[in-house]
Amino acid sequence: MMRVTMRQLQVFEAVARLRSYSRAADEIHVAQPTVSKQIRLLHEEIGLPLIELIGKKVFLTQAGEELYATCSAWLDSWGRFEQTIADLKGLKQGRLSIAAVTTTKYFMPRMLGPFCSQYPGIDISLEVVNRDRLLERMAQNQDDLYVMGIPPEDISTQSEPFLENPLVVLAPQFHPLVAKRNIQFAEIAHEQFILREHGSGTRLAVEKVFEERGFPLRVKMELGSNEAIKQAVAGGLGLSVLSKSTLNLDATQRDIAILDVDGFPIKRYWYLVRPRDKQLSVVAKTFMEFLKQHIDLLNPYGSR
Amino acid sequence: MMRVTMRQLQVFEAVARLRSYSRAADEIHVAQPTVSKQIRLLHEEIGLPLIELIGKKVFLTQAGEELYATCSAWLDSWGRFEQTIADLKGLKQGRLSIAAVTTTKYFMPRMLGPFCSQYPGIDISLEVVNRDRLLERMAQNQDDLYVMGIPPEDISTQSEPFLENPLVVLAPQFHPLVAKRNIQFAEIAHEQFILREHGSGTRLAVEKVFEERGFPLRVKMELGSNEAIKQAVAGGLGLSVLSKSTLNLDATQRDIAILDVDGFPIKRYWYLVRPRDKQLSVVAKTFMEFLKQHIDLLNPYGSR
DNA sequence: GAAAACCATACCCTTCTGGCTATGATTTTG
DNA sequence: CAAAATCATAGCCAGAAGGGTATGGTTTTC
Repeated sequence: MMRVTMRQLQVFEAVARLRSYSRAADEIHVAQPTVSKQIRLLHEEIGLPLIELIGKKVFLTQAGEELYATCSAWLDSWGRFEQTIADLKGLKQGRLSIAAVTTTKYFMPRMLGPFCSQYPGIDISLEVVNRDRLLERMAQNQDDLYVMGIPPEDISTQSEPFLENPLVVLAPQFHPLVAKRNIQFAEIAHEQFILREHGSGTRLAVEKVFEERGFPLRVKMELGSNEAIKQAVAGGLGLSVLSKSTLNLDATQRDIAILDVDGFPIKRYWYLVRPRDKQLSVVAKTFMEFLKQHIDLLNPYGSR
Repeated sequence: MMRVTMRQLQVFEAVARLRSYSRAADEIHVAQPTVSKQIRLLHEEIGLPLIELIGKKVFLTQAGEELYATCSAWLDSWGRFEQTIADLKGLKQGRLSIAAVTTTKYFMPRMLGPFCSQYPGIDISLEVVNRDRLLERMAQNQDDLYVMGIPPEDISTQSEPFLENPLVVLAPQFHPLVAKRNIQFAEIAHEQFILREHGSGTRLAVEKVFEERGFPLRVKMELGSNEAIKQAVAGGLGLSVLSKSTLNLDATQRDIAILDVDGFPIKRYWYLVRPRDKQLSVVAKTFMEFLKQHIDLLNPYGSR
């Protein structure tokens, strides 16, 4: 590439447009000889005259016309680029890509809603995937933020809790313990449980509690879906422990109930996770701020 | 405009394309830290990160994608521009605009033909206009070259003769002098003449000769067209003096003849004229060279 | 014809660019 | 786990780039 500088093109464009060196100099706020010099340099660099002075009138040669067209187009597209950048900075535009584990689908949409309406120019994509898929996406840096219940140990990530995620004991509506308060842990320990598969965050937490209390965990059934588990519980197949998020909050669940067991709800949190050295986009930063400010309003459990 | 340099964009483009700093450094033939620095400068200038390094992998942020698109397009259009310039220099492309006085229409086309075929990429425009119109065009710098019989006195032009332009005396085919050789000037001086209007170059030259010889010029008829004059001469209305160019060379003119008068043909030339400080385009220069080299072949009078 | 406008040239100066080497931290690879 | 690859940082330097003033020659304008 020739050693042409942007400044030279900018000066040339002004001269070509205004058909005058001195007016161009005025417009750019430099002295007239500076303009002369830039044009001369440009002309030497390109190897063809670009401008003709007949009398004192400025004419463009054919090469000059070509260059004028080229750099007008360039200035134009650079202008659009600058505008885009300004928009990105000003949040008038942008994309926010979030990947979240399946269970979050019960509340994430409601948290995104207000953010959407506050920044209508921002496109949001929420990928709801299982934990493994999410870790894959994170490894490939496919999203801005990740939401999960148990942040990876991996030191190459950083995470912070942003929302409570209590685990509650679920029983069928007509289970004998439903009406009882302050149920002892031992009272449910011998029950059959329906739980998510090994490796699931919830399962992990339940196993830990049983171990701490010194009871064996009797898993009658492993199901891959929270909805299926709720159906199973409702059908009287056993008890379960699930994130409270999975319960429909508005339409009170009619066929299953939460047991008031000692040690429950297990206090857990939802975490915002991101690669350690990933510098967040302005949009992502803003979203995190937004969450912190609105969490009280949004926190369905209100107990912050 | 931000203080972004082309070099920075070039480096960025390479990094974005190759997804690697060190490979980009190789491609551009600089050390790797140089690339790091350029990217850092760009990033500081724009105010948003453009590149993300997750592990050692290069990812583009949204702003980075925008910039990549922008400067890819730019490099592309600059490449086309450079190609155009190269073509112009190499005469693979270009425009040659010539304005010439009316009489040249008898020979200019034949001179342009061979040039056209040698440089097929060059578009040629030949404007055939009267002298006044031609001077106007010259004042407005509308063409590359101008052809006329009498270059303007104006010092702001330069001109050079390139082709003979003999003025000959024409008589009707059956005029008594047609057969005679070495006719004395006095023998035709009393004849009636049919000439172009005042201000025409030919008219000027004729008047001058008559004055030098001390004879009054008797103009019977003024006509604005060479063709009309030839018709008038053929019709026996009088003699005339015209550029030999106006006679059809191939189909020998049957109804008018050239008289072999003392002092004729008046030696005149066709001139290539251009504004003094106009720098000729490569195409125009080449055309002038071409004319000089081919003039012997082209010169219909062969008497160079 | 005088004044004003316009561009070119010469010369000088400051700042910024682009580039290098050396070195260190981290990641990836073998 | 050691070696290789990859990028960041720091510090240094030469030269390019950008800009200014002074001045002079033309052209245009009044």
